[in-house]
Amino acid sequence: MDKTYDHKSVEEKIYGMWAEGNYFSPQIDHKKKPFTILLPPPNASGRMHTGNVLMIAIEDLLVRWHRMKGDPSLWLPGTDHAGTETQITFEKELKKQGKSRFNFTRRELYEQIWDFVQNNKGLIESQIKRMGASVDWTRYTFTLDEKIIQTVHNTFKKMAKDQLVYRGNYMVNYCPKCGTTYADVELKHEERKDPLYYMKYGPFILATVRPETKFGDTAVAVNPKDKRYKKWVGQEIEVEGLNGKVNLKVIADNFVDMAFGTGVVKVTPAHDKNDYEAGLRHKLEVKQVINLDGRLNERAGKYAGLNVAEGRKQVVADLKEKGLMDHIDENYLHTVALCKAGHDIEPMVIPNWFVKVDADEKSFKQPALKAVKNGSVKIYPKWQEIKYIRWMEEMRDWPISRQNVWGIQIPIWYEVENENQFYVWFIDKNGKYKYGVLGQLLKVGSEFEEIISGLQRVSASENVKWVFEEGKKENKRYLPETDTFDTWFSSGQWPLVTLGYPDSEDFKYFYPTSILETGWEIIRLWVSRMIMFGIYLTGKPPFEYIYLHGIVRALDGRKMSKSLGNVINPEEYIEQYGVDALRMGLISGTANGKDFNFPKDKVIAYKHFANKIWNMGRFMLMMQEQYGKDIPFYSEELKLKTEDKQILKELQKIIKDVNKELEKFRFADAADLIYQFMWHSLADKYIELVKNREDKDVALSVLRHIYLNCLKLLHPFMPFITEEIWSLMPKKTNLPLIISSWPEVK
RNA sequence: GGACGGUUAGCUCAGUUGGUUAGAGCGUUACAUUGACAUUGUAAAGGUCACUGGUUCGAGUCCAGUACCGUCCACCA
Repeated sequence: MDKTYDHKSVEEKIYGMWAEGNYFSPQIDHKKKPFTILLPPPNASGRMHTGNVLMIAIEDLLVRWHRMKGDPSLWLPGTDHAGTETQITFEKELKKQGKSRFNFTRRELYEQIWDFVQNNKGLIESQIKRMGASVDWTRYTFTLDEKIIQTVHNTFKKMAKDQLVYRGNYMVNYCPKCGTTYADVELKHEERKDPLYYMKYGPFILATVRPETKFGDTAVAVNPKDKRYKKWVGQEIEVEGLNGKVNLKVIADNFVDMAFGTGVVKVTPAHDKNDYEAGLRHKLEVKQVINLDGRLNERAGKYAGLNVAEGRKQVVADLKEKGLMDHIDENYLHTVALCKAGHDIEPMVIPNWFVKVDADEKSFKQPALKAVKNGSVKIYPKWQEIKYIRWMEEMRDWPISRQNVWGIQIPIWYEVENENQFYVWFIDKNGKYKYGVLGQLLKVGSEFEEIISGLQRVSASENVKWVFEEGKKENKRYLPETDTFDTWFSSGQWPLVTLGYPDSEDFKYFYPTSILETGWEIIRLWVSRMIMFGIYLTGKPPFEYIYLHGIVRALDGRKMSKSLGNVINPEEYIEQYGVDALRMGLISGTANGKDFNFPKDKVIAYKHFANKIWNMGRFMLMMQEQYGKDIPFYSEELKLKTEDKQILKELQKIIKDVNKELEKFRFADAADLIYQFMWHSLADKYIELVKNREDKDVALSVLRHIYLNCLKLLHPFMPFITEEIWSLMPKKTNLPLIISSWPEVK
């Protein structure tokens, strides 16, 4: 053995040995209860970050522990296509080449992104291996695998039959730049200073940050308790505007805050969430003034064609000129919603597919809420439970269509009866980008077949008839739905699709899984949806326990982010300290599922620890050589001294305590127990005694026995070094440590 | 605005149903060291457990309030 432990040479060799031995694939044994855990699929186009290392460390610890205990243990890996995010990344690449998504048909674009992702996927896979993850590669799943697409389509069809999905006009978060809808939970909010305009509005003055939407106003609202405006309620007022006079109704509604501005609000149901809901309550007309491309339309009169920012500037200038602007508060601080790529969100009323989460007769969400409340799904740490419960209680219908190419296409066809109900974007036979109302395009010479083959996107009106593939009739024409599912619609079915729902052997044996281990930040996006889908499709929640680890923050205590420049690259730490030390350091940092700062000190400490146990092994081999004879394997027949009995007893206690802590998800405590015992009891005290013992055979035998047991205990935490030392030590068995038996309590 | 965490040694953090001298790692100081390991050993210094009040025989731990830090959610035009 070398004088110091060299992690670099060991790590690669050992992982190869495990893989070759096929030790990661469980044997299905119907007499035994399996232990199953699914790797939360990393984004296929991304890289592994420090949080992923923690996730892998904890999951590998769990699965290695159970594997050694003899449970058929499955840890199933995979990657997620991450629809919108990946497409945004890819479009940035295109931009560098001077291209955009409008240069390609949807098929071409999909194929290009596919290749782009394939390259990245390899990187992710090699990173997972490097971290020592004992995942079963034979069951590896990618969310765009053919069988997954099938399952997701089937789920959608079943939901359609059960009337749990519907297509409808609804106010959605739309990003004109990305050209797609986002769900509420996907948005970011940013505080910003914007001018607040106080404009003259008939007999009122009202405040708004969005004067450009005034062409879509269909009412003016005040609070019903507001005495100042009581006499106007229910009346119609005449407003002098930029495009002539308009008549608007004055409504009274509680959503109006009397204290804000002047207590009068213009109501624009087409472009504001509150206004939209008020519009529903008061049956107001929805007048869209901003189109899908983010530009003002003909309702804005001479401002048509301007984008929102230009429109606002122009409208403000004209209002001032006409004397319609009372004053402007330049320092108004408010928060705005941004999309994933950081663009401003434009609330829009457009047709979308939705999951009905709480129908009267058959609720999608209620059983999932109940499952946690009644404890059939248990969340650790317990205080995180409230986040889930509150979210489930408040959850509204879930928009699942995304106007992206990269994803699983919604398996719907629209019957083309009235050609004017369709808006299409396509590349024509000469490679030219065209778009417009279908009826118009056909009139000016485009062929229907040509449009289909060069299709980029279809937008059908709300009331167009739709069918599934099998419902198509020969004598009719159809256009496909070009929207894809929200990524979480497919990853929400991860426990089902990975295990081969509905009828594979794997599914029958391994479902429901044992533990879902993930970061708490995706409780709402992912965890809640998995529980809903799991119960909906199988009647059973997909897992019994949820363990939520904290977020690894940067050394300065803030969230890691590129813009702050405080991102910790795990590769550097692996390089310098070894995977084992990094994993162990992170695990001991995450005591209670709370967020924690990257524990650099602990990583260093565990590197020292790795060297310590390495040298303990080295010491034993040296002693053995000097002793000259084979050291007998430990047995109860040995003539033990008090100190031997004592350390043996201590080992028993450690095994017991480690089990106890692991069962309670107290990983850091379990790690510390082993650390303290090996270093301070075994190395500092017992080994020193061994040095002076006359009966070396007994002492060394006891020492080796305890040491080997410690290696077992430590293996789930620090798999590489323990496996390496194990291979060098004389022992009764030839089995690698990974499949050796977990120490027993006698 | 609402909620959830946090505030314990110089630094980063444990402290799981309240119970004897409050722990770890890193750092610091002194000493040691040729049967493994300087990525070492032995020993030591260092804490009115944020603050105020309360419950209790007993509070870092429970309750109420205050201050500050972090995170999430909701958003008012």
